[in-house]
Amino acid sequence: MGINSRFAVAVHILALLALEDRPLSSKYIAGSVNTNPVVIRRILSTLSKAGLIETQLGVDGGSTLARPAEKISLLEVYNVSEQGHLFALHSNQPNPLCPCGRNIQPTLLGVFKKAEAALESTLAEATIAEVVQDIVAQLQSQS
Amino acid sequence: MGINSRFAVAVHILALLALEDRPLSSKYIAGSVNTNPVVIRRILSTLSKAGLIETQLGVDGGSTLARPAEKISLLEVYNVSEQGHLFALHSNQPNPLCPCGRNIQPTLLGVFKKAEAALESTLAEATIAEVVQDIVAQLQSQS
DNA sequence: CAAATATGTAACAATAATAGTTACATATCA
DNA sequence: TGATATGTAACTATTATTGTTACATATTTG
Repeated sequence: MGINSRFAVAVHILALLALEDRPLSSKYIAGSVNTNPVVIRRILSTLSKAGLIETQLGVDGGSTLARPAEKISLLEVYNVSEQGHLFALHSNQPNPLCPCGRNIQPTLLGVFKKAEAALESTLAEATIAEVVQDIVAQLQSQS
Repeated sequence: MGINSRFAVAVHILALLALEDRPLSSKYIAGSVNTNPVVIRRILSTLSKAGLIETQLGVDGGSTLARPAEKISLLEVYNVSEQGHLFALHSNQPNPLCPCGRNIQPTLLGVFKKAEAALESTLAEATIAEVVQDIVAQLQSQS
């Protein structure tokens, strides 16, 4: 499985920044995510380089959204979080002397590309603001 | 990324069985895929349990498609090859005392489910027969 | 200026998944 | 009976992920 939890944590971080609407430190965020602050800082660093957040050093510093949550799509967050591709080709080059081995990879790449595009188009339609709305709706049903 | 090549190899195997249209041994298939026969046998075993191929022991034995290639969708192959989910939630449970931490996971699951469904619907539309057609078309442009 | 607080990143360990390999029990066919 | 196949256990090497400690550097406040 092409699984890692960085995408989930990145969405969590951005939703938390949107909800609290003030600079949050990596230590504070780590308390919500339940992990080590360095894990958070690694993700914050990539979010910052991608222009999704801004960070402020020093006392009472921390990170804030660089843009309104309505303007941050989950596809952007996904692209920052997942490097490489969802699907893998063969780990060794197939046999070039075999008609199938020689031609299977371009065919597979076409299939992979189409499937990934479909996945990404659904992520492009969702935003951090919608994630926050969903969380707020759950909170209201809990009170 | 948590990527594995089993899906690529499974499609390769099934396309090869369709192309050659005779029982192929794991050793022969391994020659085309360029890997160890045991790696192939592990995948053949799951394809067999899923009813996609039939295997014959003994001299001149090997595997054949259990159904015409037109009736084997790539989604079936994908479901056999990839267990678990494409996306992962947090590796530790988020803080239940935080409003965001308490509610982010159901929200994320909704996003993941939608994205995976989109990906899977593209795989449902493609078949092993189409993969074979694509390979044959490439072969013709090579002669 | 000095103390407190943050980030950013290097370095390392623990864990898990993947892929490759050897070995062998079992089944089938000629 | 011998040749050939599968199916699977067991082990290794490699890699990715996550968590952790440590520390240089930047910023704000008193």
